[in-house]
Amino acid sequence: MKQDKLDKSRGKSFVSAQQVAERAGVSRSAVSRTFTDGASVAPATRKRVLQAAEELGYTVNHLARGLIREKSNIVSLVVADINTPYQAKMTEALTRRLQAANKVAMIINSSGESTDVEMALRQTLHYRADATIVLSGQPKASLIETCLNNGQHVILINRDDPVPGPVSVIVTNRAAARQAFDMLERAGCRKLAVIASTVGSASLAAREKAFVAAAQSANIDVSVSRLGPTAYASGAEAARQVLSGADRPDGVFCVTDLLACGFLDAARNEFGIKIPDELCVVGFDDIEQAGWSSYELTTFRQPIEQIAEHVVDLIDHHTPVDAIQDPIRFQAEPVWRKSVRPR
Amino acid sequence: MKQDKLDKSRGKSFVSAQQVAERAGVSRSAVSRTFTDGASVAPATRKRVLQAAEELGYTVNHLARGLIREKSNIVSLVVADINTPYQAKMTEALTRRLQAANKVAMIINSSGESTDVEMALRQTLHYRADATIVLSGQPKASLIETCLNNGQHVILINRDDPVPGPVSVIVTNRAAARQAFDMLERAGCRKLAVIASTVGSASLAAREKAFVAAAQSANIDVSVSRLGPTAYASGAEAARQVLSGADRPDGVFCVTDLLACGFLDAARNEFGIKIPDELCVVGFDDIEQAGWSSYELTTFRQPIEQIAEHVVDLIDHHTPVDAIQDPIRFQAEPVWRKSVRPR
DNA sequence: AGCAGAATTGCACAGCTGTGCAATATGGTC
DNA sequence: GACCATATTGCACAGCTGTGCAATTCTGCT
Repeated sequence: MKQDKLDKSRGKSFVSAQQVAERAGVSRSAVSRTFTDGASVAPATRKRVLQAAEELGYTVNHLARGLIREKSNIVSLVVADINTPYQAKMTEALTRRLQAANKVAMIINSSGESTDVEMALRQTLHYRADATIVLSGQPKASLIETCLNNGQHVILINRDDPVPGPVSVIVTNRAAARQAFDMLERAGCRKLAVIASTVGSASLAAREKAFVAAAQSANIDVSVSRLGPTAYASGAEAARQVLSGADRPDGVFCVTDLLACGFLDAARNEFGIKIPDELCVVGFDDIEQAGWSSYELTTFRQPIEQIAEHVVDLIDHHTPVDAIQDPIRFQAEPVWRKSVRPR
Repeated sequence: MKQDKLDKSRGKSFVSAQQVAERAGVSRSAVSRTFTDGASVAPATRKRVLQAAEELGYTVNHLARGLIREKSNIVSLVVADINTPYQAKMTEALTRRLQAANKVAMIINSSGESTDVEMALRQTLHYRADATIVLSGQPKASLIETCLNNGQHVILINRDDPVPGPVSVIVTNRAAARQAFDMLERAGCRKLAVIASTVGSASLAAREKAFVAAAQSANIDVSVSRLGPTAYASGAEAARQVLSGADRPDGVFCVTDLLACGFLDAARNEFGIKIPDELCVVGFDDIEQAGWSSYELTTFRQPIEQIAEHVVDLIDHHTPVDAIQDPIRFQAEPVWRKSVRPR
């Protein structure tokens, strides 16, 4: 019996609806309808079809289905640096929820050469993805336009650069940066620094600007460091530059937890500085490591699950693209740990 | 001009080869051939087609192409816990390389309910993926069999359970675990512990077993702790249990860097233990955090890039499934940092 | 010019499905 | 049993592409 089954199907190509129909003694339409929600099939026929399908190992060919329905159920995810804690978390949430909504995520790694990325993003179009979610990276505006022109849903996450055209944008609130300043100011810090990055996406730049603006309007001294990408090493390097000078800051805002971890480590292990007694540090994102007991970083949590839920909702209901004008905003809430002195 | 272009295409459905053919004044076949490698088209025709395609924003429909060629160029990636540093790194490497090989990765999150996973894995079949790469999780053997029966390439990474049938398996060498024992033994440790996890995949179990075996055959005392999943918190919890007893171990092997980080933090911050003076710790994976200056963890590096390269190669050349019998093995090399005393 | 050989082109079919439409079967009611 | 409404089924077409085959055009040579 099993041997029989193997001989027939092992290594062979896929089974088509035609074959199932023949085995079940019905028309191919009946098979198609059995696997189509809301189609009209007699219970008896349905049962026979399912039985035959089971025996043959039939699976609806979504390539063909997508072709005729003009809806592939594929959603492509453009993401750079998946191995970064924040991006990984977001990717996990999105894929999980897409999957629950009966969609499937196609992942486009935008870390490599820009021409590679361009080619990869084109895959989005090739496979007629229903939507494209851009997590990061700087894909050419022209490509995004192409996606839009082909009637694709494009959703940008955490890129609040003012893109013209009907693009749904979702940004994390920059009020958080002002709140970060408040934290440090109330903790008694009087000389501040903000650690940003050179490849900064617009949303990182926004955090930086908002923090600086808040400090200046309160007449508190603030310096800005931008070296390297948004990574642990950059944070450590920044600490070396900022802390080796004569007048050290006593409060630091890192636009990313990853930078903050690097900064903290260098500050403590290379300069012997006590946190938070001599220096307060605030991060952003609330990645897992921020909660590790070597860091206990006070930071801001992005509501990743909410964002993911909303995005998938957006795709599912496929609200007409032109309707959405304003970016949808989510609040980042503070997470108090031990890298900032309590009042 | 631009306005014109927008009016024609914005929000409309995709352009077909037929339309391009009409605009270029050639047959549809010519269009198809223009976008097919190695097909015969006159340079002049080709140029006209490309021009027309550009103007209309034409893109080959890979759903249709996959349908007729019986090769979708889709590779599905089954992965649990993408937000885990090791998995994220592997995912990054694989997607990058697949992309470079002109394939596209479809990601299947196997964290959720097992029925969800089953449904998701079925997507692999729906979309006629050329291959399925299983990074982790315990997908039912029956599903893997289904993939195989439909002529799919299945590649298991780091699951050295002896799966019957023609499955290409890639495992990281368990000799590393013995080497870990050697490190600790030479550092003078005489009472060992190994920290594993309850959900242990077969490859984690292998590390644990090999370490214990090595210790026992050297007549050195060794205890085993398994609590919770392979995560930071489990490592910390294990430290609390192991270190609160009367006779503490002086050498610990954590089957995962994540466990090791948790263990280290708890040992130092909750028990005030000096590393490596009073206690030596060895990890596995060489995740990024292992190199952070708060940890400086001595560990074993999995050759992720090599593995990814090999896997993609395997898929690209599509060696006949039945040919491969033995799992391909890669060496994990030790990375010396500061959590183990030098000899 | 004439001719052979090569290069190019168009036709038509195949690959697998969803669905409108007409035909048929089913069920209920008088 | 006749009739009507409804549920089910099969036919045939559409959706977009790749490719074998035959027909056509082009190239080079005598």
